[in-house]
Amino acid sequence: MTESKAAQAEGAAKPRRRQARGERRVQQLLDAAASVFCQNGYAGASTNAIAREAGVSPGTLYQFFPNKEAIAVELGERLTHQMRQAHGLVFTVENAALPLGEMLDAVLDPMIEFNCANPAFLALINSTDTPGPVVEEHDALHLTLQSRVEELLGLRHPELPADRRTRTATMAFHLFKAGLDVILAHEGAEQRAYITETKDALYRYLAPIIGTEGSPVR
Amino acid sequence: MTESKAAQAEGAAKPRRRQARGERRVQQLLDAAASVFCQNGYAGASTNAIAREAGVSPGTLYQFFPNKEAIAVELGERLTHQMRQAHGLVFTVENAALPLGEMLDAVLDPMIEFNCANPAFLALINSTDTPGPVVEEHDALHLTLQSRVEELLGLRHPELPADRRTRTATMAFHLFKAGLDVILAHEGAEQRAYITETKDALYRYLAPIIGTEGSPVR
DNA sequence: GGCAAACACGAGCGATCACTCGCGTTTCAC
DNA sequence: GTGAAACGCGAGTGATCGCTCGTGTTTGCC
Repeated sequence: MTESKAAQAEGAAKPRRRQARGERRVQQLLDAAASVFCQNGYAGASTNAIAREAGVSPGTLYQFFPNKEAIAVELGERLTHQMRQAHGLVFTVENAALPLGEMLDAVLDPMIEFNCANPAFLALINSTDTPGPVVEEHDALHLTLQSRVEELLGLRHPELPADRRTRTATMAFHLFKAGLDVILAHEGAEQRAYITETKDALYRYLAPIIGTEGSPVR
Repeated sequence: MTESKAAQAEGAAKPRRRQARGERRVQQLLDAAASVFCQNGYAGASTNAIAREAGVSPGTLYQFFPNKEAIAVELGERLTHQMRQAHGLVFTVENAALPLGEMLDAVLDPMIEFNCANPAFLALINSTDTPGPVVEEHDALHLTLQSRVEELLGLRHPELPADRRTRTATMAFHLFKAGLDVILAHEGAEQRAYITETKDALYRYLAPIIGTEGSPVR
């Protein structure tokens, strides 16, 4: 779905026609990889284990991926792509105008939901041995997210010096990631409690800097 | 220094007499291991690379450690031991009675300093492939630290329900760890700025819960 | 000085793992 | 229907890595 056109755009390098069965296999393999990466990290995940988890032979796996790294890269790309779509819907001018508490709900809830549904995302980027390209892919996402947060801070508090704004955004981002880790480590009622706890922490961190009121302008 | 007595206490299992040269080698090897673990994580660190970094042959390494895991375990033990000593000096009744801002300085500064001086500590426990015993060792430290924080919360706000207290301590702990990661990722003036930023975040998170005033009692 | 034990070396062994290759099966365009 | 290409298999290959072993050197004790 993502690269049926993209592959043809790259053109010459990929003279590979893929059948519906193949697309299904790729998805199976990526799902299996996500599961194994979650359990053992990137280095700890053997390609044979991924193939076994997907219910295919090692040879079949290499029918669709040139090497182990490509699996992580493709998985990373799909996850970051989904993440970008999600955050595009979230950093809107309407949300920027909301009161702080509601803004945090509007921005954070989709992020939390995504990471709960795709724990492989955090597992991959928290792992130290993830391949370079995946890290760079995520760094790029991180940068756009951070600049979105900075824009948002700028809208709500234009007088804030640029360096303070960058620091605040960085800090808020990492505070949220810490909250996410705690949230993912719990379930049920506990998990819900830590979700509100995370929002509280961010609210209290941001309130003195950008205020709690939503702006009616724009 | 740590186990010259402890080894004799365990007794029968260790009929090994160590010379001064040997102790020096062990320290060299642990330093080298810390450095390599920082760069590549546990799984990515080959024993040959550790030996090379220490300037000795692979065989020499195995003169002092039965296997790769033992290196990480010994390193982890030494680091957690130092950490325990540091935090014993930090969670005192006097500090508990301080105003919130000063209390955070008193408790956090030594922790930050330790982790800046020993980045291998965070690297090891953030790595997904760290051996079980090291993780358990750290979990134990984590638990005692967390209960110290809970005691401290209890002293300052006795009416706080137990589950709220646990959640607050957990959250504060992870917020601090997030701050630590950001702090370690910077240096110089930037690093100092993120130190105060981390303290601010914790101050604002804790102030509504336990108040900002120090208690004159006790 | 002499001897036993600790220290040091580095080539190499066995296991693991990413990846291949030859061959058989399914799918699809014509 | 038929041929070409995609799909599928799993034993095997080469490289890496944890670890050993035979041998030689240094240290400390009598």
